[in-house]
Amino acid sequence: MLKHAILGFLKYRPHTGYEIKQTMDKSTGHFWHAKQSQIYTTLKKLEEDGLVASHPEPQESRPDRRVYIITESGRKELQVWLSQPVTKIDNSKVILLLKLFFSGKENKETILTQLRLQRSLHKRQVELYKIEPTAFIEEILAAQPDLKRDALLWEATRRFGELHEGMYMEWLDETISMVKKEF
Amino acid sequence: MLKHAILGFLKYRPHTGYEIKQTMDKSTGHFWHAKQSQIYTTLKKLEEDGLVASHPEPQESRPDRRVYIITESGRKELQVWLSQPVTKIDNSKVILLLKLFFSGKENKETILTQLRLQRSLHKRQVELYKIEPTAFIEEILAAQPDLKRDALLWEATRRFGELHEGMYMEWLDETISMVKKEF
DNA sequence: TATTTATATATAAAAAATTATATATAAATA
DNA sequence: TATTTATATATAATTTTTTATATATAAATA
Repeated sequence: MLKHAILGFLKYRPHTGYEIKQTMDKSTGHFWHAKQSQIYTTLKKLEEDGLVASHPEPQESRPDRRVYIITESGRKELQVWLSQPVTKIDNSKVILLLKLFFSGKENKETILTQLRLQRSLHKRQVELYKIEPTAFIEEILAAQPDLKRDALLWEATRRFGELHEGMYMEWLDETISMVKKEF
Repeated sequence: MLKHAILGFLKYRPHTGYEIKQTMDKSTGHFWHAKQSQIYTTLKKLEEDGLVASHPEPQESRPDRRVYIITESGRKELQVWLSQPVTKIDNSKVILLLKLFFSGKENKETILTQLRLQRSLHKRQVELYKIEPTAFIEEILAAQPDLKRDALLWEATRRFGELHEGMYMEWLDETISMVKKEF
C-alpha cells in the first residue's frame, strides 16, 4: 500500500525520499505514515518495477540527492488502485485499549495516570488539526489552482482527523469519570 | 505487542492457539487483531522465553490440541507491561482516506461509490457493537463474578468502538454530501 | 451420495515495518 | 569554542505481519 501512497505524491511533483517523508508527515500523517527507511526501500522497488524513474542531482554543500518522478506505467498503476473499491473495514490497533482491556487487576491510580497521559497527548493533537494541514493545502493551491477538487478531498481527510480526535477526547473523559466512580 | 495480548488472555484461563484466535476476534477484534499463523508462532516464542508453558491434550475425533498456560514469569512480564505508560498516540492506517486523498482527478461517481460502499460496511458494524461484545462479557461474568472491574474496562473498550463507528458514519455522511454538492 | 463448510491444528515463504546504524555539513546553542 | 540539533542522505539487521499451504475429521448441504 505504501507503494501507492508514494505514487500518489509523485503524481503531483518530483520528490526525493526525504521530501516524501516530510510531505507525508504533514499531510497524510494521521491516517498513513511510513518510516524513512521504508520509503527508501520502497522507492527502489518501484524503480525496479518501472513505476518510477530517478536521477541524482548534485548539490553544493549537501550530499547528492536522488530525485524520483512517476512514469506512465506508474500513473496507470495508481489509477487502477484508486478505482478499486475498499471492500473491508480496516482493523486498526490501539495500544491504550489493549492495556486497558487487561488492567482489571491494576490499581485505580495506575489506570487513571494512563488515561490522563493519553488525554494530554490528544489535547495537543486536537490543536494541531486546526492549523497545520490547512497551511499545507493553501500553499499548494496558490501554485496550482487546478487542484481545487484535490483540496476539497484533503480537507475531508483533515476533517476526519478532527472528528476522530473529538471522539477520542469524549471517550477519555467518559472513561476517566467511570474509573473515578466505579473503582 | 501481540506477546502481551496473548499473555493477557492466558491470565484468565488456559487457551490453545485456536481458542486465542476466537477469543481475540470476539473481544479485542476492533482494536487488536492477529492472524492465526502469527498467534502460533508467537506462542512458540513465548514458550522459548519461559513466559508460557504447554502440554498436548489428546482428543478422540480431532488432532491433538496444545494447551498453553501462563507461567509466573509470564505474569510478571504482563504486569510490567501493563504499568508502563503509553507515551504516544498510535498512528493508525485508513486505506479509504489514503485513496480519497489522491482521488482529485477521479470522477464523481467513482468517489461516491467508494464512500457508499464503506458506509454500508460501517452500518453493519454499528449494529454488531450493540450485541456481540456484551454477550461475551456476561458469559464470563456469570462464571467469575470477581471480574467485575475487568468487565467495566471491557465495556469501556466496546464503548470506544461504538463511538468510533458513530464518528465514522457522521464523517461519511458529511463527506458524501460534500462530494455531491462540490464535484 | 458427493461436495462444501466448519472445526482444529499448524508450518513455510514472502512482504511490510521497525530499529539501529552510517555519512556529511550547516546552523544554533551552551 | 565545543556540543548539540537540524538537514539530507541512505543501508543493514531484525521483527512483525500477511499470504499461502498442509493435514485430518465431522457436520451440513446440494
